[in-house]
Amino acid sequence: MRTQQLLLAAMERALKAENLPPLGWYDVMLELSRAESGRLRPFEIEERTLMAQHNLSRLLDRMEKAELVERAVHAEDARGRWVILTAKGRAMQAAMWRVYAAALQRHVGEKIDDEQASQLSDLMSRLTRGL
Amino acid sequence: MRTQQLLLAAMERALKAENLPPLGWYDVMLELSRAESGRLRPFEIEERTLMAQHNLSRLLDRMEKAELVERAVHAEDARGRWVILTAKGRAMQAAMWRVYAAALQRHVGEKIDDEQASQLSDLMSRLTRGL
DNA sequence: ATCAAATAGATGCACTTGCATCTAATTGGG
DNA sequence: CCCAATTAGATGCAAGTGCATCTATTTGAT
Repeated sequence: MRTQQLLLAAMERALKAENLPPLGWYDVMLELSRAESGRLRPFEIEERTLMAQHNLSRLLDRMEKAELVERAVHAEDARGRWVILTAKGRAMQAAMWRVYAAALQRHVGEKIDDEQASQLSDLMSRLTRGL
Repeated sequence: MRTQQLLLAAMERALKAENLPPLGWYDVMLELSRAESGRLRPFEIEERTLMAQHNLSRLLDRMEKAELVERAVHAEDARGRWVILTAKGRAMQAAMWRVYAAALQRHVGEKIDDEQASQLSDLMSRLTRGL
């Protein structure tokens, strides 16, 4: 818990120092850019990021205001919406990744080697089993 | 990050299901009970729990209102305060521990063995180095 | 075909957190 | 000894989160 808290804080600090938005924004943009069509429905982002529905809804409000994503109506399911990454969003994602990747390298990559990383990954998946 | 998020959420859920306060309250009470004199100054709790100063200040407000801690003036340093665990606080700490320990057992103890736990602990301290 | 139940997403309200700043007290350099 | 710098802690305000609820739409059992 402590290690995670410290590492996460270090990442957020790195981003903030460059006047970039918090990691949560990156997570959303990453998922959108990973999607074949470059767009996802809110509930799909929800599943992938573990964000709560109402929090995502509001994060999307902010991201939309910042013009990083757009919301569009969904033809097949009129309850739903598409969330679409804009060009500005892609640029922001890239800008964040530069900083984020460097911080990951410094705080993780340089501290454990590949074998330790896979040990860690194994332990984490054990702990996650059933959650 | 994900594993931590899921585990923490599981712990908080367990507490909430028993109408107990969040883990942060437990952390404060644990540190207080660990202190020889049964009391600490806010900044000491701050160091031990990694909580931000203003957040702790407000958490103490809430805990004081719930009569789990008391604040008293500090004789040697008039800027400071003592935070003292009340009897009610000790009882609450014990009540939370029952639930917390059970959740830890279920979500951690049953999922990894002692060797894996010490591997994990080793990895975490590597990652924390310098933070 | 119909209507209750389920699903997608938004929103009002209370609570928590972050940030900056404030007051009061202490410390340390000259 | 004095005053600037530092430290302890509190607090006003803005932003984010949790919770419950709401609307709109879709689904599925009859």
